[in-house]
Amino acid sequence: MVTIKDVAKLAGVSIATVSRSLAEPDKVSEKTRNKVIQAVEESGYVANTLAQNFRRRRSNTVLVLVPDIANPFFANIIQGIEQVARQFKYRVLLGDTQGYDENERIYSDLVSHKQADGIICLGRNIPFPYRKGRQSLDPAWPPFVMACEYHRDIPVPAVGIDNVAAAEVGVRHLLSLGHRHIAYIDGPEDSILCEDRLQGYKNALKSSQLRFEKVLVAQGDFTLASGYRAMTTLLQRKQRPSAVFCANDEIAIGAMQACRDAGCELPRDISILGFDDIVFAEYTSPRLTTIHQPRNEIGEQAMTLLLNILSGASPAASRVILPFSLELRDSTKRLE
Amino acid sequence: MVTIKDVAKLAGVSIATVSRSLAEPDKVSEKTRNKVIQAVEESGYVANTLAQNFRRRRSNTVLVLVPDIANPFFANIIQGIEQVARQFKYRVLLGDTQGYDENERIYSDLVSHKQADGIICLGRNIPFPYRKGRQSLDPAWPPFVMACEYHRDIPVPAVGIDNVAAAEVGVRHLLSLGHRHIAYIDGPEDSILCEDRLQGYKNALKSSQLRFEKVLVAQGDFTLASGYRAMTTLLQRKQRPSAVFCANDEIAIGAMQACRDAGCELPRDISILGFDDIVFAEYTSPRLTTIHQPRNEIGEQAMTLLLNILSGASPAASRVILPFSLELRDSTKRLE
DNA sequence: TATTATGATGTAAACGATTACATAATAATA
DNA sequence: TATTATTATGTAATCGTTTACATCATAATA
Repeated sequence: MVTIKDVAKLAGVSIATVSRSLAEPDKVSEKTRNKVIQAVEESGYVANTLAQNFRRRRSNTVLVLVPDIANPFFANIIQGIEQVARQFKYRVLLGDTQGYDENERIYSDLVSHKQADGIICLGRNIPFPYRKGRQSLDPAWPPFVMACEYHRDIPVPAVGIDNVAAAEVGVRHLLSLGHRHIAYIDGPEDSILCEDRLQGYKNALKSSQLRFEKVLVAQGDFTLASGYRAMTTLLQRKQRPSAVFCANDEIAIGAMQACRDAGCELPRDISILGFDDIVFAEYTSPRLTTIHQPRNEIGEQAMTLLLNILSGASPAASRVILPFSLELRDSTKRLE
Repeated sequence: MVTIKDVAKLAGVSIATVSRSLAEPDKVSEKTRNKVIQAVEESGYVANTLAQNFRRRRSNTVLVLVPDIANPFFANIIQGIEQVARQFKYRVLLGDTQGYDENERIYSDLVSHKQADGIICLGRNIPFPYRKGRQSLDPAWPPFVMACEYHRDIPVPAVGIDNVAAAEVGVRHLLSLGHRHIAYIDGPEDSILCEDRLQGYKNALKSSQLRFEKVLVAQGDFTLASGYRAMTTLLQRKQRPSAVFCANDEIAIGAMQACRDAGCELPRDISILGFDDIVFAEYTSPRLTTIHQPRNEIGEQAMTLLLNILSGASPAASRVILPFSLELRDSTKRLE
């Protein structure tokens, strides 16, 4: 293997000069710089990143913890992260936690082992141990930011949309179509993001002087199957809801299937509203009305935020709130 | 930071002994081993992986090149890879190439830079430069395996199903339902996997003494939108096909939407057959009949294969062929 | 008991870069 | 021109491990 030593010999300079020519070109005279570059090309030298990382004591790698890569929603966020990472010569290490905290722990250990410089967490909990009730960032924690979710008590840097407002806009849309009996299929229990969406749902109901009824809330977990199950349950009630707000598009798509299986015609009998606007939302029948989130941008901003933190710029917590929009399609219909 | 030196001092042994106690416990007496372990715990020592990687000259990391993580098909394969990787203490570096060869190049450079020990390639081309017509593996290439796709000329280690046979089974199913006018919506042009599926389609036709008609083949690119477009084109022909075999499920789902938009009723007017069996296939209306691929296992096997190669076990090329199955659902129907 | 094999430990040299510091060469100033 | 500031380069230490080799203690053998 050709090392910096070989290049130095070939160029007739010291290894220090080679290092400088490559890393800080302006600290070296043009003449030597050219000699070095020439030698690099001639020898086919590529710096050994393992040695560099070791010496510089950082890996130029960020760890992305994903609850489930199979979820297309996350995929787009990862793409955004990747894009920015590539631009800044960072690598993306993937950690699919499959929902297990245990795996989160394993992965976040990578940071203490110096395999990663920081973490972007797409899931809903902080991947480090901390006492319940903690209200501040632990300075011992490695740099990390949350994308989508955030933390109720601890001011973790986070990127996302205003889920309360988004849900409210969505449900108000259903109300504006004349629906009064609106159900909500929730996502996983401990997700703040879902709590917020539930809150938005409640707010909207309140704005129309409607009472919040607990029986109209069914539990899901962001999967297609859970949407199907939850909807099936809702359909068994004596009085069926005329509209259903779903915590994400997959739940919505599962719910639509349940409706069809129960003999409902969509959207005539039931209006369905999703959340996220994944690509598949445009290809359901009827096409799914949903809340659009700027997924790619969420990823980009999260990575940017982490980069800032890594460069020591903004030590303080900060939250980036991005805009959402209601994507009107065919799955919601005026109540006749 | 606590280093191996501190542990050595604390345990009253040399750093070599500490290193050995940790890496090759049986080369050290039980007494010392215990002293060391004790010291490790007491001091909270964790080995600096950056230093280890540097010294051992490998990163324990594999690079996974994905054409598009947003495709749920790939997501499951990645999960399989991850699983095995985690088990063997390997890290997974993600490279979303977004279909650009340029990006593939950038990423595969990571290997020469020692950032990754090997590559798993989910896309359709080899991410290293090579002369066209080459028939053998270049010994200079870093360890890599292909998952899903493979290479026509070069015997690259690969994992996948028998796409010719799978397509043939699928199309024969359509034939058995009485369809004679069967279209095929293809995937990206340079995909071998798609060539194989096309071949299977042709084989099936032949087995029923049907002529292959070029006009019945439409071009797609694995995306929902491409399926929609291709189907729209097919529907404009004077004689519409009564069944369509799609190169993947996303194309199929796009095609279904196009049919509906054109006023067809599914599956009455047109039978649709997909490929891959992504989760969404069960939630379309009608539910999509498709070829099931063991995605997770493909990922697992690919990682296992790479691990073998990395350990120097099987230097030769090998292909792992996994079983597929026809998943009968509701989108294909007997021709009336 | 003297000698030899075996096993456990220590010493010190790598690995390939970065970088603080010293020094030499050049430019700017008096 | 002599002196000082500035810039360019080189020397050598350093990062935290692993590991070849030397050494020492102990067990096995003659």
